[in-house]
Amino acid sequence: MTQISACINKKNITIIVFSLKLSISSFTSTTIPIHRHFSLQSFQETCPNNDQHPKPMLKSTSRHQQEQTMVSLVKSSTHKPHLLQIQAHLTRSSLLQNPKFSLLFLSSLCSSRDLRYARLFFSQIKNPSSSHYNTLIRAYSSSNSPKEAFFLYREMRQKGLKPDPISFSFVIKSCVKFRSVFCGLQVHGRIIREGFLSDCLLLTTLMEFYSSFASREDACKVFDEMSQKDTVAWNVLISCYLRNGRTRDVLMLFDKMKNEGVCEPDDVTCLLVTQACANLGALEFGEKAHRYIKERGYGTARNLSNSLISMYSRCGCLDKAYDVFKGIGEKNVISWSAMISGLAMNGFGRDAILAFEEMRRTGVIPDEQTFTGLLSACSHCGLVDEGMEFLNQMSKEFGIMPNIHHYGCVVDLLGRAGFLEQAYRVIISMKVKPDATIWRTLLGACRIHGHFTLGERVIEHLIELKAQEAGDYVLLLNIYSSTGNWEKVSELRKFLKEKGIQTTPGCSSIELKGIVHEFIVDDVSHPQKHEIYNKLDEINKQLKIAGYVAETTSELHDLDVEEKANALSYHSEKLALAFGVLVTQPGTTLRVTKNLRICIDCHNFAKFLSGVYNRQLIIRDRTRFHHFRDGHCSCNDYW
DNA sequence: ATAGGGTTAG
Repeated sequence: MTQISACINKKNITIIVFSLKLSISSFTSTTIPIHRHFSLQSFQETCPNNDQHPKPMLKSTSRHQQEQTMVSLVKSSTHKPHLLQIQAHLTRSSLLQNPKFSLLFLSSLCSSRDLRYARLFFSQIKNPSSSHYNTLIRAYSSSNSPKEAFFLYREMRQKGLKPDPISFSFVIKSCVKFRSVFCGLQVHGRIIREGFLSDCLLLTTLMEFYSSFASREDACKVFDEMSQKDTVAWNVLISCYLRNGRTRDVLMLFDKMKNEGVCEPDDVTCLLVTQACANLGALEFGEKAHRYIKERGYGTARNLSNSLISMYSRCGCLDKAYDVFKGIGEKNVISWSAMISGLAMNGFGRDAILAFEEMRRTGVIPDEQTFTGLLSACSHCGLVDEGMEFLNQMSKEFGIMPNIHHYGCVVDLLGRAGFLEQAYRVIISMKVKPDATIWRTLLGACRIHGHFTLGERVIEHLIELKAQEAGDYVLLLNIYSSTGNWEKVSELRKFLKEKGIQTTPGCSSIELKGIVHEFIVDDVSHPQKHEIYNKLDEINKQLKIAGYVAETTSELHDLDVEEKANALSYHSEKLALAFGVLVTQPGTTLRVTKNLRICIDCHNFAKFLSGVYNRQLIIRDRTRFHHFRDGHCSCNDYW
């Protein structure tokens, strides 16, 4: 073994000698001595160039043996110069005219990763068979020029050659890769005409095709028409629902799989389900999935554990996330990054930094996403100096160039801390093109600090990107109203009304005993509305005694609400919290999920509520968690 | 002696 590897760096010819020895030795019994000085030359001498005349028995056996040697030689070669030499030899012995041999050689060329040469060789084959086409199609489908696979497919069909189901599946995969629905649809039509609709694997590929183009309905249709569904088909269906935002249905499908018992959920299913729970913040269901994972014996699978860390973190359940993390035998960069991000999004920035240092001590190398977690930890806790230091460190020490997410965290960090112009300069001077999200982050910071001239500039950038959304105008509206710019407020309102721009209503939900209760601004739809509003009045009185002052200049989530003070007292998160206080035992932790950012006033309200009513409150909004306890927030009041 | 398919962690 060492002998062979020692020769790899020498001339190619040496490598051939060794490969030959290797392949011959695997074909001959150990009692037959192997030539000591066997080389390409001596090999060529023993290979007859002319096989027009019938050979005596003995000769043909040796020829057969030589061909066998060539087969194993070609099979074991992926090194291009090496293959070129073999090709020269094969051409001389006219072995390449044999379709089987040319196919074998073509596949070796394909695995040598030089597809251009493989293609050149292919074009020299006189009558390429469908097998030849299939081999090349397969190679192109996983290359960085997947479109070639489709061209080859078309070419072979024009020649009247028929692709088999496996080749169809490669062609579909290529269409996914070069993002052409049109080509994929054509191929699907062909698959129907060829009658390959009972092939479960091929249909699964088709589902994946539709799923990747967000045509959930088409993917479902393919699934429904499958005569035999296996677990992978279910998984593709589930991943399709997950990708297209139908997260609730993922949970339903998981239950369905379990109940039907035909296709038991496997580790991949569990992975998808934990992701769905993370997206929904569905802690109870997540715990159920976790139990199932343990039951099925997947408890030690690291990818599942990593996903569970993220799930528990995103449900605001950091202790459980940490339990899973502790249980991982060998933590990799993904485990660490998941834990760091989990700490970050729950407001434990200092701990996230400590975790990072611990990770470094154990010798795990951080990557891009580790730094995303780390920088978001800094931005959520207002650690400006630390954050800027990490931004420096990542490229200098680890050679990781900051991407848009890293810059996004830095803009958030600087912006929240009030360094608005500096944040603006970061966006302008960064090497990547600013996207709508990063502008929106800055807009959020302008809202916090009531900086309307910069806010207007940011809106211009968003308009330039054709990415301006109703929510952006609402932010600007709030900037105007918080700075008392009432003229601009009515001007903007008029503009929005004229353009018919609809805003997303703020919506908060609270899960109690497995039932999700949803509230919107000034909600009157809940059956217990009277009790809820009474409770809210009572809470307001109590909090006022403790020193809470409603911030009347703040947040208008709904454009149609004209009376600010009124709307403020009935923001959806307040309703959800009041409902929680109303129906749970004192001391119970309340978990509220909000679709937009929590406003300053509600944040303040929650802080007082946690102290006065002695409740732990966990509010998850669009960007992060806010843990309230004893009148404080985990993010150190930092906005 | 002939290539070879589908889902999947932060």
